[in-house]
Amino acid sequence: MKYETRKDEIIQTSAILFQKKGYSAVTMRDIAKAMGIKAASLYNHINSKQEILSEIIISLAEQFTEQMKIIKTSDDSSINKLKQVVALHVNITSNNQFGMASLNSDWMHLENELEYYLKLRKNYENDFRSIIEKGIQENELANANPEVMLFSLLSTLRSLYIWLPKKEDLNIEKFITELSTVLINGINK
Amino acid sequence: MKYETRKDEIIQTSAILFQKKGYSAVTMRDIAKAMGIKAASLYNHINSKQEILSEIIISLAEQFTEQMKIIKTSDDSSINKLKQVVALHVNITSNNQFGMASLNSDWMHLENELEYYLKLRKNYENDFRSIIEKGIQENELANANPEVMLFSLLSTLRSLYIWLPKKEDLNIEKFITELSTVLINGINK
DNA sequence: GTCTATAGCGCGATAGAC
DNA sequence: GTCTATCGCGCTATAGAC
Repeated sequence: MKYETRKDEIIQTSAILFQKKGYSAVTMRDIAKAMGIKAASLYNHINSKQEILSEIIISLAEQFTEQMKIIKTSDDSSINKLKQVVALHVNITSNNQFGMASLNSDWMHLENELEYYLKLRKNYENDFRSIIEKGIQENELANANPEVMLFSLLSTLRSLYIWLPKKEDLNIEKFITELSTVLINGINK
Repeated sequence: MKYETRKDEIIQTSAILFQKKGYSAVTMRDIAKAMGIKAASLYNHINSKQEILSEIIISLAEQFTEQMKIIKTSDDSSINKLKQVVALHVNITSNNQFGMASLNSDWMHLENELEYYLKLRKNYENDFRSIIEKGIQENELANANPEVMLFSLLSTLRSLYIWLPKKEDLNIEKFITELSTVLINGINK
């Protein structure tokens, strides 16, 4: 079956709608209509609209945190770690294209979980930065501004949710290789 | 003086608020409060909330269109054209950091001007793609997937509005050089 | 578990005094 | 050009029948 529980169906349906118009512009009536029920019925499965957003964002943020922990504690080269980070983003995004829109665009509408989300994000960025800085120190990466590198890589990886859905016939493994090549070696001949 | 007209003040104040919470979550009362007046008074200068969004987004989109036209019709090398595109994004974003948030995140809330905006964006992307494809054909750029290149470059350039404000003491010219280097040559040693 | 009905509130926008 | 007052509507969420 498509959904494990009715709550799960609400969350996934909401993610699709949030991706199109953003959390604030989507109403409980919109969500209910997309499921073929009335808005009041949603409250039998969830406590608030806010809870839906929170479930979407926090579960994704925790997936990134978990996987980054594995990558950073491995003893791979910096380049290989970065390739694993690229694969991490492509894989999570291809499995949660709608939720990733909320993670990237609607996190500021979190209420109770906002601080927790910001902590996870900050830790993730710090781990990412450490990989880059170690790569520069050990002469594996170019001696450029690490903040500019971090910004450039992260911007591209965070935008995957906009772009991946447009390429439906995409070979994921091939794409990870191509993207890693462009991000690491640039576009120059 | 800071603002040319009261309408201009409304638009710039709104852009700051839209950047924080998004168009849908900002109310006319929020905008008025930020200006120290009542919501009803706003309507002496603008016709609707929608008009404010439209003014913010369309004027920026037209700036990109205009400048891209100059870049694409020049007879520079592809690499130099790409460097000019990087400079274009950095310059417009550093002068309009708040408005760029609306351009990137709230364009879907445009009503009358949505089609026009989408046309400008599509043309811009096509021009960008043409520069990349010509660079590959003429052996100036790596023989990689041009769509992946376009996506990677555009994602980074479109995210500048999130990142530039955090680096207030930034030397713009130096940053354009650093960013161009990372985007074109990658991060590899 | 879904429904109808509705409470309580805030929204964009307008009317008209000053 | 700004104000107070308010209209008409849509919002999240709840109560209670079935």
